[in-house]
Amino acid sequence: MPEGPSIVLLKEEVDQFTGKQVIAVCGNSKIDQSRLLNKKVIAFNSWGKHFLICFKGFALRIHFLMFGSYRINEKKDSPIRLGLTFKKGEINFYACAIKYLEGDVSTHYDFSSDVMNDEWNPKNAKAKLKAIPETLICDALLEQDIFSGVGNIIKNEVLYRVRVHPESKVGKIPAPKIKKLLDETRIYSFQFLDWKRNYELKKHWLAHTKKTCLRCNNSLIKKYTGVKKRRSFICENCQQLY
DNA sequence: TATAATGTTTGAAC
DNA sequence: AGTTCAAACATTAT
Repeated sequence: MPEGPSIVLLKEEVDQFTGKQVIAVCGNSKIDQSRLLNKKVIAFNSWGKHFLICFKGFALRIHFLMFGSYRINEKKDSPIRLGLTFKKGEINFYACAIKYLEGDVSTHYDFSSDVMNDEWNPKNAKAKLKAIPETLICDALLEQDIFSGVGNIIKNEVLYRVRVHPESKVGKIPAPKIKKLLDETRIYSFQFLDWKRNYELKKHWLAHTKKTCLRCNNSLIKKYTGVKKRRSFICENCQQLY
């Protein structure tokens, strides 16, 4: 479920509840559920993969991790982690991590690192990359403080598109290539959003889960790369190792 | 049916 | 004190 664009879609789906009052709360979440009762949702927000429900003076942070899910105005056949009922409709969350954030969400997040946010600032990301020259780019792209919202799919697709080997050291990648990579991260994330919206995301994968390179027809190598050991799909012919 | 997968936090071990 | 690592959590498609 995760990756930033999916959270943007969730925000769109729950927009119908903006300004509405929570009239019932349920679920197996250990948070203080009574705190939410009769509270009005001020706004839905997000930072990377964090989904934020803002109330007066605090917010609820929901992280879907690997397997989390949700249903709007319906239930699925598994235990509800947290369910919010409104006068007209409901939101149900499953298998996610939930916690309260006190005060305004802006005090908790730097939105300029969120690749889906209007405030996204590639210059900040560039500076953060400069500070970690020894880090492999496959790890750097998954760093949420640098590229909030980027997950393993976006990582693989971006690296394939800009022809950079996942195991390249950040400090060795030429500046123009870094620029391209920053640009493509933003571009692909929004393509991801469009494609996901139309249920055709997988159709557009060029590298992720693929077996052959569509550019040179070589076999793609599947390898668990970097400190994070997430799988990468690599064309050793087309992707430059720096 | 076993396995792997769009992820992160925690706490022990080094 | 830093890092490294396994474990934990949890669901679903292949």
